[in-house]
Amino acid sequence: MPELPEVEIIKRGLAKKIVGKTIEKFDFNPPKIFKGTQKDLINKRIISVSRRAKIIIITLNDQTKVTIHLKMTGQLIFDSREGLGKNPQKRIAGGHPSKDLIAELPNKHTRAIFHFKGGGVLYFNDQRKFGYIKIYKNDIPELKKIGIEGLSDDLNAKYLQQKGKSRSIAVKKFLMDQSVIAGIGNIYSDEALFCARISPQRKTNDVSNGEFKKIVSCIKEVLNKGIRYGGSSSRNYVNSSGGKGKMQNYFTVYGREDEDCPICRGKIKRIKIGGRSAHYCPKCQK
DNA sequence: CGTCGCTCCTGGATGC
DNA sequence: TGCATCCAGGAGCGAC
Repeated sequence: MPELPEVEIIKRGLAKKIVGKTIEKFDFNPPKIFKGTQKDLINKRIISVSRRAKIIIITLNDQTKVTIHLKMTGQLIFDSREGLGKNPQKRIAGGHPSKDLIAELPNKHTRAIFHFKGGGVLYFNDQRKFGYIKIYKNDIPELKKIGIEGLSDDLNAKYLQQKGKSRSIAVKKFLMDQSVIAGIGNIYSDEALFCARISPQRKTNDVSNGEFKKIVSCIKEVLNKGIRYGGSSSRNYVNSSGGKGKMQNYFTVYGREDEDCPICRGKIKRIKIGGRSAHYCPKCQK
Protein backbone atom coordinates (compact mmCIF):
# COMPACT_ATOMS: atom_id res chain seq x y z
CA MET A 1 0.00 0.00 0.00
CA PRO A 2 1.37 3.31 -0.74
CA GLU A 3 3.60 4.37 2.13
CA LEU A 4 6.15 7.18 2.18
CA PRO A 5 8.38 5.88 -0.67
CA GLU A 6 5.46 5.12 -2.97
CA VAL A 7 3.73 8.44 -2.33
CA GLU A 8 7.06 10.23 -2.77
CA ILE A 9 7.60 8.56 -6.16
CA ILE A 10 4.09 9.54 -7.26
CA LYS A 11 4.64 13.09 -6.06
CA ARG A 12 7.89 13.45 -7.99
CA GLY A 13 6.31 12.06 -11.14
CA LEU A 14 3.26 14.24 -10.87
CA ALA A 15 5.28 17.35 -10.18
CA LYS A 16 7.02 16.93 -13.53
CA LYS A 17 3.77 16.29 -15.36
CA ILE A 18 1.11 18.62 -14.02
CA VAL A 19 2.78 21.71 -12.55
CA GLY A 20 1.82 24.67 -14.72
CA LYS A 21 -1.30 23.01 -16.08
CA THR A 22 -4.76 24.49 -15.67
CA ILE A 23 -7.70 22.32 -14.67
CA GLU A 24 -10.45 22.44 -17.26
CA LYS A 25 -12.87 19.85 -15.90
CA PHE A 26 -13.15 17.59 -12.87
CA ASP A 27 -15.44 14.58 -12.54
CA PHE A 28 -15.84 12.18 -9.63
CA ASN A 29 -17.93 9.28 -8.45
CA PRO A 30 -18.96 8.08 -5.90
CA PRO A 31 -19.67 11.35 -4.04
CA LYS A 32 -17.94 10.31 -0.82
CA ILE A 33 -14.46 10.34 -2.35
CA PHE A 34 -14.52 14.10 -2.94
CA LYS A 35 -15.02 16.92 -0.45
CA GLY A 36 -15.17 20.33 -2.05
CA THR A 37 -16.75 21.81 -5.13
CA GLN A 38 -15.75 21.65 -8.76
CA LYS A 39 -15.69 25.43 -8.70
CA ASP A 40 -12.68 25.25 -6.37
CA LEU A 41 -10.75 23.57 -9.17
CA ILE A 42 -11.96 24.79 -12.54
CA ASN A 43 -9.69 27.28 -14.30
CA LYS A 44 -7.09 27.05 -11.54
CA ARG A 45 -3.44 26.52 -12.35
CA ILE A 46 -1.29 24.01 -10.47
CA ILE A 47 1.72 25.67 -8.92
CA SER A 48 3.21 22.80 -6.91
CA VAL A 49 2.88 19.18 -5.88
CA SER A 50 4.16 18.20 -2.44
CA ARG A 51 3.84 15.42 0.10
CA ARG A 52 3.39 15.24 3.87
CA ALA A 53 3.13 11.79 5.48
CA LYS A 54 1.16 9.73 2.94
CA ILE A 55 -0.82 12.69 1.66
CA ILE A 56 -0.26 14.36 -1.71
CA ILE A 57 -0.86 18.11 -1.70
CA ILE A 58 -1.53 19.90 -4.96
CA THR A 59 -1.41 23.67 -4.50
CA LEU A 60 -3.32 25.87 -6.93
CA ASN A 61 -2.59 29.44 -7.98
CA ASP A 62 -5.08 30.86 -5.46
CA GLN A 63 -3.47 28.78 -2.67
CA THR A 64 -6.30 26.24 -2.65
CA LYS A 65 -4.92 22.90 -1.49
CA VAL A 66 -6.06 19.69 -3.13
CA THR A 67 -5.19 16.87 -0.72
CA ILE A 68 -5.20 13.30 -1.92
CA HIS A 69 -4.88 10.19 0.24
CA LEU A 70 -4.47 6.90 -1.61
CA LYS A 71 -5.01 4.71 1.46
CA MET A 72 -4.45 1.11 0.38
CA THR A 73 -5.43 0.80 -3.25
CA GLY A 74 -5.35 4.32 -4.64
CA GLN A 75 -3.54 5.22 -7.84
CA LEU A 76 -2.80 8.54 -9.53
CA ILE A 77 -1.99 8.04 -13.19
CA PHE A 78 -1.34 10.83 -15.64
CA ASP A 79 -1.85 10.48 -19.35
CA SER A 80 -0.78 13.17 -21.73
CA ARG A 81 -3.52 12.31 -24.21
CA GLU A 82 -7.21 12.93 -24.22
CA GLY A 83 -9.66 10.12 -24.91
CA LEU A 84 -7.46 7.20 -24.06
CA GLY A 85 -7.85 4.29 -26.39
CA LYS A 86 -10.44 6.07 -28.46
CA ASN A 87 -8.24 8.76 -29.95
CA PRO A 88 -4.66 7.58 -29.76
CA GLN A 89 -3.84 9.98 -32.56
CA LYS A 90 -4.45 12.83 -30.16
CA ARG A 91 -1.16 12.02 -28.44
CA ILE A 92 0.69 15.09 -27.28
CA ALA A 93 4.21 15.55 -26.04
CA GLY A 94 5.07 14.04 -22.68
CA GLY A 95 4.83 10.75 -20.83
CA HIS A 96 1.95 8.35 -21.05
CA PRO A 97 1.02 5.23 -19.07
CA SER A 98 2.57 1.83 -19.54
CA LYS A 99 1.19 0.05 -22.57
CA ASP A 100 -0.81 -2.51 -20.63
CA LEU A 101 -2.71 0.21 -18.79
CA ILE A 102 -3.68 2.31 -21.78
CA ALA A 103 -6.71 0.23 -22.70
CA GLU A 104 -7.86 0.27 -19.10
CA LEU A 105 -8.08 4.00 -18.45
CA PRO A 106 -10.48 5.04 -17.27
CA ASN A 107 -11.49 1.70 -15.76
CA LYS A 108 -14.09 0.50 -13.29
CA HIS A 109 -11.93 1.67 -10.39
CA THR A 110 -11.57 5.21 -11.71
CA ARG A 111 -13.14 7.47 -9.07
CA ALA A 112 -12.08 10.90 -10.30
CA ILE A 113 -10.66 12.48 -13.44
CA PHE A 114 -8.87 15.81 -13.81
CA HIS A 115 -8.88 17.15 -17.36
CA PHE A 116 -6.27 19.78 -18.19
CA LYS A 117 -6.40 22.59 -20.69
CA GLY A 118 -4.38 21.85 -23.77
CA GLY A 119 -4.47 18.10 -23.09
CA GLY A 120 -3.57 15.69 -20.37
CA VAL A 121 -5.70 13.73 -17.92
CA LEU A 122 -5.05 12.67 -14.36
CA TYR A 123 -6.91 9.55 -13.21
CA PHE A 124 -7.59 8.77 -9.57
CA ASN A 125 -8.29 5.06 -9.32
CA ASP A 126 -9.16 3.31 -6.08
CA GLN A 127 -10.48 -0.23 -5.97
CA ARG A 128 -11.64 -0.05 -2.37
CA LYS A 129 -12.88 3.53 -2.19
CA PHE A 130 -10.98 4.27 1.02
CA GLY A 131 -8.97 7.04 -0.58
CA TYR A 132 -10.16 10.62 -0.90
CA ILE A 133 -9.67 13.99 -2.53
CA LYS A 134 -10.36 16.94 -0.23
CA ILE A 135 -10.14 20.64 -0.90
CA TYR A 136 -8.91 23.11 1.71
CA LYS A 137 -8.51 26.86 1.44
CA ASN A 138 -6.33 27.23 4.51
CA ASP A 139 -4.94 24.68 6.97
CA ILE A 140 -5.18 20.97 6.28
CA PRO A 141 -6.76 19.40 9.38
CA GLU A 142 -5.46 15.93 8.54
CA LEU A 143 -1.93 17.22 8.95
CA LYS A 144 -2.35 18.85 12.35
CA LYS A 145 -1.28 15.85 14.40
CA ILE A 146 1.28 14.42 12.01
CA GLY A 147 4.70 13.62 13.48
CA ILE A 148 8.22 13.97 12.09
CA GLU A 149 8.80 12.79 8.54
CA GLY A 150 10.50 9.40 8.31
CA LEU A 151 13.34 10.83 6.26
CA SER A 152 13.75 14.07 8.21
CA ASP A 153 17.02 14.80 10.00
CA ASP A 154 14.86 15.76 12.97
CA LEU A 155 13.91 12.11 13.45
CA ASN A 156 16.27 10.76 16.09
CA ALA A 157 16.45 8.24 18.93
CA LYS A 158 15.86 10.85 21.60
CA TYR A 159 12.59 11.93 20.01
CA LEU A 160 11.34 8.36 19.66
CA GLN A 161 12.31 7.43 23.19
CA GLN A 162 10.60 10.54 24.52
CA LYS A 163 7.43 9.70 22.59
CA GLY A 164 7.59 6.01 23.44
CA LYS A 165 8.53 5.94 27.09
CA SER A 166 5.01 6.58 28.35
CA ARG A 167 3.42 4.13 25.98
CA SER A 168 3.07 0.39 26.14
CA ILE A 169 2.11 -0.51 22.60
CA ALA A 170 4.11 -2.84 20.35
CA VAL A 171 6.99 -1.03 18.69
CA LYS A 172 5.65 -1.96 15.26
CA LYS A 173 2.38 -0.15 15.98
CA PHE A 174 4.37 2.76 17.35
CA LEU A 175 6.36 3.10 14.12
CA MET A 176 3.12 3.08 12.14
CA ASP A 177 1.57 5.81 14.29
CA GLN A 178 1.46 8.84 11.98
CA SER A 179 1.48 11.23 14.93
CA VAL A 180 4.92 9.86 15.86
CA ILE A 181 6.56 9.22 12.48
CA ALA A 182 4.97 10.32 9.22
CA GLY A 183 4.91 7.92 6.33
CA ILE A 184 5.54 4.41 7.68
CA GLY A 185 2.96 1.67 7.17
CA ASN A 186 2.81 -2.08 7.51
CA ILE A 187 5.48 -2.93 4.96
CA TYR A 188 8.25 -0.53 5.95
CA SER A 189 7.71 -1.07 9.68
CA ASP A 190 8.38 -4.79 9.20
CA GLU A 191 11.41 -4.05 7.05
CA ALA A 192 12.83 -1.45 9.44
CA LEU A 193 12.46 -3.70 12.48
CA PHE A 194 14.17 -6.60 10.75
CA CYS A 195 16.98 -4.28 9.74
CA ALA A 196 17.29 -3.16 13.38
CA ARG A 197 16.96 -6.75 14.70
CA ILE A 198 14.16 -5.69 17.02
CA SER A 199 11.06 -7.82 17.52
CA PRO A 200 7.88 -6.08 16.36
CA GLN A 201 6.20 -7.20 19.60
CA ARG A 202 8.57 -5.33 21.90
CA LYS A 203 6.85 -2.64 23.94
CA THR A 204 7.99 0.90 23.19
CA ASN A 205 8.84 1.65 26.82
CA ASP A 206 11.16 -1.37 26.81
CA VAL A 207 13.24 -0.22 23.83
CA SER A 208 16.61 1.29 24.78
CA ASN A 209 18.13 4.45 23.38
CA GLY A 210 20.72 2.38 21.52
CA GLU A 211 18.00 0.27 19.98
CA PHE A 212 16.07 3.38 18.94
CA LYS A 213 19.24 4.63 17.27
CA LYS A 214 19.35 1.46 15.21
CA ILE A 215 15.66 1.79 14.44
CA VAL A 216 16.11 5.38 13.24
CA SER A 217 18.97 4.54 10.89
CA CYS A 218 17.08 1.49 9.64
CA ILE A 219 13.95 3.54 8.98
CA LYS A 220 15.97 5.86 6.78
CA GLU A 221 17.69 2.92 5.12
CA VAL A 222 14.52 1.06 4.17
CA LEU A 223 12.62 4.20 3.13
CA ASN A 224 15.51 5.34 0.93
CA LYS A 225 15.76 1.85 -0.52
CA GLY A 226 12.04 1.97 -1.30
CA ILE A 227 12.47 5.25 -3.16
CA ARG A 228 15.57 4.00 -4.97
CA TYR A 229 13.64 1.00 -6.30
CA GLY A 230 10.66 3.09 -7.35
CA GLY A 231 8.37 1.89 -4.55
CA SER A 232 6.91 -1.55 -3.93
CA SER A 233 4.17 -3.05 -6.08
CA SER A 234 3.26 -6.19 -4.18
CA ARG A 235 -0.39 -5.23 -4.62
CA ASN A 236 -1.97 -2.26 -6.35
CA TYR A 237 0.75 0.35 -6.37
CA VAL A 238 1.76 1.98 -9.62
CA ASN A 239 3.60 5.25 -10.19
CA SER A 240 2.20 8.31 -11.95
CA SER A 241 2.92 6.71 -15.34
CA GLY A 242 1.17 3.47 -14.41
CA GLY A 243 4.44 1.58 -13.97
CA LYS A 244 5.30 -0.79 -11.15
CA GLY A 245 8.06 -0.42 -8.58
CA LYS A 246 10.74 -3.01 -7.82
CA MET A 247 11.09 -2.77 -4.06
CA GLN A 248 8.97 -5.89 -3.48
CA ASN A 249 11.86 -7.90 -4.94
CA TYR A 250 14.08 -6.65 -2.15
CA PHE A 251 11.85 -7.21 0.88
CA THR A 252 13.69 -9.04 3.64
CA VAL A 253 10.67 -10.21 5.63
CA TYR A 254 7.41 -8.60 4.45
CA GLY A 255 5.23 -11.13 2.64
CA ARG A 256 7.85 -13.86 3.16
CA GLU A 257 6.14 -16.05 5.74
CA ASP A 258 7.76 -19.52 5.95
CA GLU A 259 10.64 -18.41 3.74
CA ASP A 260 14.24 -18.43 4.93
CA CYS A 261 15.55 -15.53 6.97
CA PRO A 262 18.26 -13.83 4.89
CA ILE A 263 20.54 -13.78 7.96
CA CYS A 264 20.14 -17.06 9.86
CA ARG A 265 18.19 -19.14 7.32
CA GLY A 266 15.54 -19.85 9.95
CA LYS A 267 11.88 -19.50 9.05
CA ILE A 268 10.22 -16.10 8.89
CA LYS A 269 7.06 -15.95 10.97
CA ARG A 270 3.85 -14.02 10.51
CA ILE A 271 1.86 -12.92 13.54
CA LYS A 272 -0.93 -10.46 14.23
CA ILE A 273 -0.19 -7.19 15.96
CA GLY A 274 -3.11 -4.85 16.44
CA GLY A 275 -5.09 -6.65 13.76
CA ARG A 276 -2.28 -6.28 11.23
CA SER A 277 0.12 -8.91 10.00
CA ALA A 278 3.70 -8.58 11.16
CA HIS A 279 6.54 -10.53 9.51
CA TYR A 280 9.77 -11.17 11.39
CA CYS A 281 12.53 -13.62 12.23
CA PRO A 282 12.14 -14.84 15.83
CA LYS A 283 15.82 -15.83 15.96
CA CYS A 284 17.31 -12.59 14.67
CA GLN A 285 14.85 -10.10 16.12
CA LYS A 286 14.83 -9.78 19.91
C1' DC B 1 -5.17 10.71 27.42
C1' DG B 2 -3.92 5.78 25.84
C1' DT B 3 -5.42 1.54 23.99
C1' DC B 4 -8.35 -1.54 21.76
C1' DG B 5 -11.52 -3.13 18.44
C1' DC B 6 -14.52 -1.98 14.81
C1' DT B 7 -15.44 0.04 10.34
C1' DC B 8 -15.12 1.65 5.60
C1' DC B 9 -14.62 -1.46 0.74
C1' DT B 10 -13.46 -4.80 -3.12
C1' DG B 11 -11.56 -8.75 -5.08
C1' DG B 12 -8.40 -12.59 -4.81
C1' DA B 13 -7.59 -16.82 -2.29
C1' DT B 14 -9.32 -20.60 0.13
C1' DG B 15 -12.58 -24.24 1.71
C1' DC B 16 -16.33 -27.36 1.10
C1' DT C 1 -18.14 -25.45 -10.74
C1' DG C 2 -20.24 -22.46 -7.47
C1' DC C 3 -21.00 -20.38 -3.35
C1' DA C 4 -19.59 -18.79 1.34
C1' DT C 5 -16.04 -17.14 4.07
C1' DC C 6 -11.69 -15.06 5.07
C1' DC C 7 -8.20 -11.73 4.42
C1' DA C 8 -5.46 -7.54 2.87
C1' DG C 9 -4.73 -2.67 5.74
C1' DG C 10 -4.69 3.36 6.60
C1' DA C 11 -6.86 5.86 9.65
C1' DG C 12 -10.93 7.67 12.05
C1' DC C 13 -14.14 6.62 15.59
C1' DG C 14 -16.44 5.14 19.85
C1' DA C 15 -15.92 2.55 24.08
C1' DC C 16 -13.61 2.03 28.25
